[in-house]
Amino acid sequence: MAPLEKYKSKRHFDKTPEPAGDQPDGDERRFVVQKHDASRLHFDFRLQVGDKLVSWAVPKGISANPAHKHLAVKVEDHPVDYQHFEGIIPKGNYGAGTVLLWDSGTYRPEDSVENTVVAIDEKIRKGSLKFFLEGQKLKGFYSLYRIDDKGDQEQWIIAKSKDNYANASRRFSQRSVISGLTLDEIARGEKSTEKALSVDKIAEARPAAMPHISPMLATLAAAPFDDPDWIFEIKWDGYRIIATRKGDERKLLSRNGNPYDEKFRTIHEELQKIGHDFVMDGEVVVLDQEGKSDFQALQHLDAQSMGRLYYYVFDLLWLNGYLLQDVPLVQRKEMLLQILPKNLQRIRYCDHIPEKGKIFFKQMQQLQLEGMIAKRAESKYYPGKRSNAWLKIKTARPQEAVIVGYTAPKGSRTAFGALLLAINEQGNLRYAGKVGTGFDEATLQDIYKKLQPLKTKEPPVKVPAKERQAQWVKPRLAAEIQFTGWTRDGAMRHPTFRGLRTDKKPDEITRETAIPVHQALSENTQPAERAATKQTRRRKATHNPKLSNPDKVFWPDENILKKNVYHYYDQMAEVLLPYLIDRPQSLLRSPHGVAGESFFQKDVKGLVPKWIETVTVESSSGTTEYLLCQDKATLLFMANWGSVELNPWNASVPNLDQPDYVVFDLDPVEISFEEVMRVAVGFHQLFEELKLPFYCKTSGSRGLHIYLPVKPQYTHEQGQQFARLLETIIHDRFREITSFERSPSKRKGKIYLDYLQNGRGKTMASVYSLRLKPGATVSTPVTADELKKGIDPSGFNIHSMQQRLKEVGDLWRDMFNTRVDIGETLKKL
DNA sequence: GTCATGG
DNA sequence: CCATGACAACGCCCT
DNA sequence: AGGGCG
Repeated sequence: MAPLEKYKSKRHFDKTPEPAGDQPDGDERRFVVQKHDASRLHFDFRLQVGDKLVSWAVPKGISANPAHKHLAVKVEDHPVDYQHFEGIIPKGNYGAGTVLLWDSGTYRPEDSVENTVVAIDEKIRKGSLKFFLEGQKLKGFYSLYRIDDKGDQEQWIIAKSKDNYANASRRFSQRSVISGLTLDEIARGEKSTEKALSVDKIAEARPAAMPHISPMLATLAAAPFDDPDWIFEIKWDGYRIIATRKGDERKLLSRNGNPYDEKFRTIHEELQKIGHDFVMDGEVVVLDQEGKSDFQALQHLDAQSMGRLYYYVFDLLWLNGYLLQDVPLVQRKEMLLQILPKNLQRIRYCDHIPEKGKIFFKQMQQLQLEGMIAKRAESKYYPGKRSNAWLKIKTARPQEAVIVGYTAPKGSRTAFGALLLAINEQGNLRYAGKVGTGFDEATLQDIYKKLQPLKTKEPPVKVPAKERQAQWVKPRLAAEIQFTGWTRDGAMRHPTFRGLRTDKKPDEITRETAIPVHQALSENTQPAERAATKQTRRRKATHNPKLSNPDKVFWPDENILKKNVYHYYDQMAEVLLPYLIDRPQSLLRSPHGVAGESFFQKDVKGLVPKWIETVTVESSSGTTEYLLCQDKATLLFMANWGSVELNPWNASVPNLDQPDYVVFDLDPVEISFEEVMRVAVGFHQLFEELKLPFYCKTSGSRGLHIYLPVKPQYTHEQGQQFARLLETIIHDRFREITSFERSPSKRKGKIYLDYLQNGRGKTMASVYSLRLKPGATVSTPVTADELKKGIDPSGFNIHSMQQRLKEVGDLWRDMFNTRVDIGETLKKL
């Protein structure tokens, strides 16, 4: 078949705007992804091989996540000039629908030796190739391999390879890379304009006047780390600048809100090229020949250094009337990248790499850059706050210090010998040593001049005796000092002067101490929230377990869905958690609801996210890692796992060998619930005699459970014997309707008193647990009075529990305040 | 329900 | 991509 | 040892 014959045969070029493919496009290795809203929405992935675009239809599109293996159906080759096509294929034509140019760029095969048309064709014929994409969205190695060449349609898989560009959480913009439009906008016939970015479609964006924003700050962290939830940027050493534009008005503001429009006029001018209203955040730097930021040159800007002045922007906080503070960071950066025109000279996008902080940090060290900034990929922007969502990790450790004096110069040195330094500690200035190196002549003079008006007689800080001769100055000027560590008396070791910090107030100069990285990684409260919850030491659960298959039917007869279970536990968490916390959970999972099969799962080793607490327990068959349900998020995680019924141990950590309640399980077989209540009232009577508290709940079915909270001082064996003893008394009083017979067939018409439910690792359905029974019943606390009056246990269910709680509250709330001493009770018998 | 695997 | 299958407890009593 | 039971 002649080249492109199949392509041409399917099309009428007088009726479709698609190119006819008569103009070969040179020898480049281009690739393109077109999003095509045809009869089925899909993506077309095309690689240029010679004078054709070898093409695959990829229903799910192309991911940055190596775990995603997406089907790619090989389709006919397209002409090279098709790579520029974006528009509408009219109805009635082949592939009718809207085409959006989703990504484009160049690629190179894995091994450059094989980088010939013939070699690539050969690999495609053989059904396997790997290549590196350099697109506007897609980056890194991808592999494409055939899995099935039977039938007329070849089935291939396209998958991201594991490399530094792999990213499980990366979400790509769905806008065109040439027009900035969405599929809908193209379909409506909109033309590419600068207004194309429809910020109003983003859920977290909200309309707002242009805000005044002070920069969000980063916390110093001790060491680099790898984490898929984080991204990493170069830490630039310059001035933190907020840039704004509204109509014709453009501003550059320092962190203290001072204007820098004049000083950085080249940048200020260039803001005009960005055709939007915006507030963006970034760092102004002067780059030296090696591309490193040169702080001193930034301070003494001259014509020469002006040419090396750049503004690295890394955040977008407001755009065209919408506040973006709450939009996830990576999305803000994506938008930032979109609004920056390609022809900027002075303003540059500060790119990041995902996940691989350690490698990135090594590169920072090799390049002798100051360090890196780690940011939580999904974090919000907190203006003016120092947050653990942003961390700075430094290769060396610069420290700012306040100048409090200087010593006289010696020999040929002019101006001064050394600067005396101080740092704020707990609100007071404290002497921090002196620095005598790192100045060039101009800086020496400049600082000297600036210090003259600040001269004072009294030293602003207490200093060692040997520095008494120094000239003191008022603590107004801040300097950046590089040093290697702290001496025992709080001075900097091997200090070098790196520049004045006119952008910082002396009050802000404090000793920076790195927080341990694990603290930041486990930190899940935001600054604002943290202030509110400072008192309560219990960890706040901000993890939000996803609910998968929300509409799966769990109770077909009642049409109760999985999401109803999830919602029930969401609502019940507060009252339920005290009965679950610290207790190993035997998970009874029922992913297919009441009709499907359930299975127990105790060991969750490696199966649950790391924020879920577990406890490792020795058992006969080795060691088992039990889940602990310590917070609402874990409860919801369990719900999503199909743990409809909750089965906590009768003991809690750390006393897993000592039960903290004894259970009396009244399990009826073919006997009326009235009789069960009668026996339970019998227990109530007995407990009154023994001065024991009475906590009873429905089982969720036809049984009742009586719990006796005990001091965790006795073994499971002793707990079980104790239960048996009391049940024997009941058995004597209700001989004709109770039984110790284990086999159900032999206890028909009786209530089984199951003391064996007391034991190590034994569980019962928790109070307030849903049960997989008709009507989605709930194991519900009841009072002795209710038992005497008579109740219908089926009335306690997923629908009625909120109302029940409103009416009677949590009847068991005092349970753990009334722990009984088994030994003392035995003496009464 | 999740994970791994194969077509 | 989709389909399919594997996998997911344990202690104790009784015979 | 294996099945039943919760």
